[in-house]
Amino acid sequence: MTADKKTQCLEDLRMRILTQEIAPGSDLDEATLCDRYGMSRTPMREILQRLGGEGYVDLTQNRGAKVASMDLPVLRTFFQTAPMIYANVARLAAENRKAGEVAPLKAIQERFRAATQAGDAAEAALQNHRFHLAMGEMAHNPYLLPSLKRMLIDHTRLSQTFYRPASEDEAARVVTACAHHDAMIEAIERQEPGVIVDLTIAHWNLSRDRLERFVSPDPLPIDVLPMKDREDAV
Amino acid sequence: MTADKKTQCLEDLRMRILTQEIAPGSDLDEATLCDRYGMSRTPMREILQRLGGEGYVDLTQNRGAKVASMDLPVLRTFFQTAPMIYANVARLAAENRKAGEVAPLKAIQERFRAATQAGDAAEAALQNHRFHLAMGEMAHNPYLLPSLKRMLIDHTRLSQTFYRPASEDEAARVVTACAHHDAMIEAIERQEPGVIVDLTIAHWNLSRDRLERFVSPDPLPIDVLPMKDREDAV
DNA sequence: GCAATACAAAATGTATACATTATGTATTCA
DNA sequence: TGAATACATAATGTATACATTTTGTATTGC
Repeated sequence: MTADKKTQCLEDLRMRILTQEIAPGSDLDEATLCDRYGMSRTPMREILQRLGGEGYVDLTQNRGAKVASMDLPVLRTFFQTAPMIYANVARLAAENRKAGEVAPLKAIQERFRAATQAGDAAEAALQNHRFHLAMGEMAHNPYLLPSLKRMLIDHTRLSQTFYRPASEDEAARVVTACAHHDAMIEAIERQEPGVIVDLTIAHWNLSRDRLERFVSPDPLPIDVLPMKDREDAV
Repeated sequence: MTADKKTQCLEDLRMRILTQEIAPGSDLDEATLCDRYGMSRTPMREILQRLGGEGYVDLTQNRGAKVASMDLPVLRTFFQTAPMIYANVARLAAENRKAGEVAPLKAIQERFRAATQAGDAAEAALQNHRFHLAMGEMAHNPYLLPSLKRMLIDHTRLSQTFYRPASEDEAARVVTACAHHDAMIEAIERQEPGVIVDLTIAHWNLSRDRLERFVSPDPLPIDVLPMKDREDAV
């Protein structure tokens, strides 16, 4: 069916961008894509428009679509912002999750585990993406979700390197990350916001160094957003 | 020119939704809009698609566009999330603002002040929207901006009531809000993140009660997201 | 030989005709 | 009379032709 074909195309393009099969900064030619996915320009343009809104691609007037780039100044703010968004989304997921939402999360986690064990970095990164996106949806907060989705795009693109461990220590980190996911599921199931916030911070710290090193060989001193402890405010 | 007409139409629709000239939940008929704005369906559909991505309208397969509704369960998360997003965006704006960005902010603030003094609630809400959006752009953080924009949609729609004061006390609050903006500009200009965070919290608290009362006559006990004071993490 | 301009080719943007899906109404059958 | 189905109508989705804008190339003038 036509609507399904469009959804599939959209999902496929997202996936190819997330795995860097289509590199950051690449030009996306309408005609080529139409040919590849067997549809006319009108629905394809809608898809590109939508990918633009989600932050997967950059659109410029009369100059087509480019896959969103990952330049250093922007990525610096990524490391600044990620823990705040992730921690708060996780907390809300534990608080607001519905009963039927835990099983699908477990299913994703199984696929994630399988991919890490098979050493399939792209698939692991994708399933990790789906895992955190599912958690984001369990938070039931439409205001935070857009930022989470935006972060996960770059996080997933960066994390390819994390799932391609180059040493014993790095391999162990992947195993720990997988265990974190299991513990997160349990914390969500039991609705323990405090637990999942701690887990999320640990999860973030586990991969942060590796990701940063990928961004710049000389690690920058990143001062992450400190949020003052205000009773009246946040 | 054609591109400009599209931009104007997009901006006009945003405005009409923000001022509730088009009510939450309203159906948007393509043909009617095409007629009104003098363009064909193709660019109009792109506009609706874009408004959908931004959270102004909800799109459903084969069933057109509806202006995003403002239901109570969702608005509860609005009050939960707003201070966190606002405070962090403000902090980043003070830290990352560029020199040339302060003047435009001042210009918006003048229009805001004029609208409040003229008692034009819709215009005041719109200029307040533009003010906080401009601050958001000064934060130079593409990850937080989507959530800020999403919040500002509902905030602006709710805030109409705030700028239509029904008592001396409420009128005084509007004056205070205006003074807050002035102080924020100064804090941004001087790059004082601590100051602007305090101001932002005060600014939020000033309008919160009034907005909440508009949402539900019986004010709910809102427990705002507390962010633990972690050295290692956030 | 270099720069600037004019032209051609390719790509993006728009309008419209056609296809498909949803919806409301009327008719038929129990 | 009520429910269900078939049909008509309206609205959304897609394909394509046409318009506009950009960009690369070649030619001309200095």
